[in-house]
Amino acid sequence: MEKQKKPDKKMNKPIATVGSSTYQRIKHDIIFGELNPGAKLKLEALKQRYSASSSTLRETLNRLASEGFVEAPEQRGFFVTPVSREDLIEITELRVLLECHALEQSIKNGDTDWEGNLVAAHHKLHLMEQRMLAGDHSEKEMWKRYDWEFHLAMIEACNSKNLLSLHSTLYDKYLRYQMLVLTYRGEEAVVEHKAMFDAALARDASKAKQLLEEHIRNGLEHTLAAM
Amino acid sequence: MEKQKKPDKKMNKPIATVGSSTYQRIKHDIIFGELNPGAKLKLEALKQRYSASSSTLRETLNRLASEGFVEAPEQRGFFVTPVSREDLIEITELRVLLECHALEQSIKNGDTDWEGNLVAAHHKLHLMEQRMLAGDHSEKEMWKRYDWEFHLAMIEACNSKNLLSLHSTLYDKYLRYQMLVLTYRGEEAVVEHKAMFDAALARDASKAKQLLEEHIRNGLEHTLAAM
DNA sequence: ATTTGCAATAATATCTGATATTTTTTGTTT
DNA sequence: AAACAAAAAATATCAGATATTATTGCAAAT
Repeated sequence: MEKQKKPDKKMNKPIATVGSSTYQRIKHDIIFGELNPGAKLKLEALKQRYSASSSTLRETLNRLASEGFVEAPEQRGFFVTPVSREDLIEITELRVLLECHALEQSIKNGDTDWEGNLVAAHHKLHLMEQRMLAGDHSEKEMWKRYDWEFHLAMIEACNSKNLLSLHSTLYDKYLRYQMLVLTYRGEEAVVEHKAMFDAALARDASKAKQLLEEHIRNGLEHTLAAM
Repeated sequence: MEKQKKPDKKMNKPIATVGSSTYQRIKHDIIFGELNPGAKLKLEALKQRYSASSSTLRETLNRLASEGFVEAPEQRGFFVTPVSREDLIEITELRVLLECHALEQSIKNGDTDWEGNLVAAHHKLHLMEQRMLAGDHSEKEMWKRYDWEFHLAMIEACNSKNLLSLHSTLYDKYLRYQMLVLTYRGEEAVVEHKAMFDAALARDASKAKQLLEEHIRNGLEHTLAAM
């Protein structure tokens, strides 16, 4: 018999520590361009802005550095990682490679739960897309979340924590470029999402992969054009 | 008396900060099993062992956590990331995916310098392999270095910093499992290395990829069997 | 005997402030 | 404009202090 988890009074505690909330806030600010690419991150300034001590901030910045959102040249402090066309292209290529592979596995392994989640995620994304098309650009953040949740739902059954984790950072890096250019790709993306969704549900892995690759590459072109 | 430094204008300074050297040492100790999988990493103990302050150590551990060598459950300190068969399999699959892709690109883009480096790297690896076959297992570290340098030399011309950096972490994770089982695969690996080397120099990308995939998968079988 | 409750202990997360070094800036001189 | 030294700013590192949380030990209750 498996050891039952103690159903004791201790509930899940979503209480964030200063460290983890600072981490999220800085990462968010980098991704959404509130901290500009290349900007110097001076400890004093950050202490003010995020009301955290330098110890905590240095821990956070080290973490972000190892994920690639921050650069930390020895002895010279911290900088927001700069952006470049080459970097965007590299990120995109990696995303194609990893996300397509994950999608294939996911379609192979996905069970009913996976399908259910995917349907829900697509539905929510679709609603949001209608609002964006209707001109309501007020909720970048929400749109971003739903797009992410949809892409995640597609690959979630790939059965590899390592893959999902790599993909997640990659997606965030891509997202920063997306947020940088601020433009919404519109109808095309809607159509592509729907097509991928259908292919995935139909368990047509090779078609789904192909659509996903095009979708990601189209996004790249769109972003490059706007840079 | 190495205290005094040449006040040369622009000299490379390979002088490690406490932070970076601690980082390297702990990472090394995890990879080479001197810190066991799952082990609790108590600050007090680490302070002793690495003679660094808790601030510095926490920075280091955060970095290692974000790379996946350390786990850091909120409010409960740090642990060496445990090992498992599933994890090893995931790591291997990812390595196949990334390294094969990188190899293909590298063969496509590699110039004369790349070839030169590759020849040199294979030569050094080969020498070391002869000594290993002859029974000299005293230099695990060196063998590891040469194997790494060979694999790196093959993919170095892939033209993607992001890819190389992901691959490097992945390789280190694989290496930990390798070091864990302590056995040397021997002649087979030597032959495989040579075959890959030849295919790469002959610019036969698809053959090289296939050989590399087999090479990595054979390594996995070997390690799994010994676990 | 196992579970429950709670005090005692250990360990963590966070902050402050100090110091030695290094980088960057500034101002002067050639 | 280049070179350079002095001054200022910022970093890396450390040693505590404190509040909070996790873990352990053990007695009481089931």
